[in-house]
Amino acid sequence: MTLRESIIQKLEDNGFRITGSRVKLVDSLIKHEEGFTAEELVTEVREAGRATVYRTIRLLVDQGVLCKLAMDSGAPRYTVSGMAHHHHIICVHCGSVREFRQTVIERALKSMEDDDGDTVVGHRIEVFVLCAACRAAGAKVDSIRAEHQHS
Amino acid sequence: MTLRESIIQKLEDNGFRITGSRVKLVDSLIKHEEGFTAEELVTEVREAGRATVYRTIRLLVDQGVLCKLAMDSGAPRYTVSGMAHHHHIICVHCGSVREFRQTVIERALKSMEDDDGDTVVGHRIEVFVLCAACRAAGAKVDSIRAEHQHS
DNA sequence: TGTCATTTGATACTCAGTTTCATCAATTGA
DNA sequence: TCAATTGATGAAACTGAGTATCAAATGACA
Repeated sequence: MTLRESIIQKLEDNGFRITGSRVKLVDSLIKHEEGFTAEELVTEVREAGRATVYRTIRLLVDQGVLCKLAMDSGAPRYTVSGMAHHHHIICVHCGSVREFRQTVIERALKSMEDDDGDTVVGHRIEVFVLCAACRAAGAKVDSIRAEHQHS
Repeated sequence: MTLRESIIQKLEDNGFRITGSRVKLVDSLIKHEEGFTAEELVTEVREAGRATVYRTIRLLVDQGVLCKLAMDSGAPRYTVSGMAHHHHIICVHCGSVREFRQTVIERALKSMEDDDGDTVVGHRIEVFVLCAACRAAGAKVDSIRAEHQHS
């Protein structure tokens, strides 16, 4: 079963209708290997209206198909979530997003549980990089490091 | 030197004027132990206009005094950053924010560097909790866990 | 105290996303 | 097979958060 099929299957299984707009949107977003913004989809999928694009994205996030990623500034990016639990590597220059998983970190975070009366319900890890492609294209790390306190 | 004094000092040292609005805003935001939103400050500090509040927050983020925290939904929260490098524990119920630091995790993330041609410039870790206060007030974990894929 | 660059704030604007509601389409059931 | 029902759509108006503009005010320093 392809990714496309499995997404459509999931919607069908959960009682949502498979409409033309939804199929067009799924077709478009699975092409975005490195994530996309809502407005990118609005522009790309002219067959679907603004409201439908936003509604469909929300639906897919709710269904666990998409992963919403709030950026420090600008609109959030969405990625098709391959792994059930994962984190993100984000290029600070082009905004592209990749998934990763690091069991050492998972274990360390687990060990924090109940340290001071709070109940841990989850966590999120984002690693900011200058991706190989951007570096090759001449982007320099220094100007970026300054505006990213995350270091 | 108090926190208030050190913030004002920093602005002065960097050539910014110490105006009535800025002092009022600093006075207000240092009271928010658990973070605040821009609109909260707009409401609280009637002596300063909307634009000034937003400008001052941006200035303080630039100066490293405040830490901007993009939320999954809704406006970002700001915290006075005590430690130079730290991460956040966020209550998914009330939105309050606390800082933490975990050297094990730092080390694990450092070891990821240069795994696949990307240059790591920073990272961010957020731990989502139901804080002790909210749990005591009767908030239940289960309803929250569902909507937070972060687990 | 005067000078003047910096800061302010009212207002208008932009941008991202949501609501509304009339219309349309997919499913149900007779 | 054909209504009836319910869910989905989209144009447009709206909301909320934040920014730009620009004349007026003000803090720093001579």
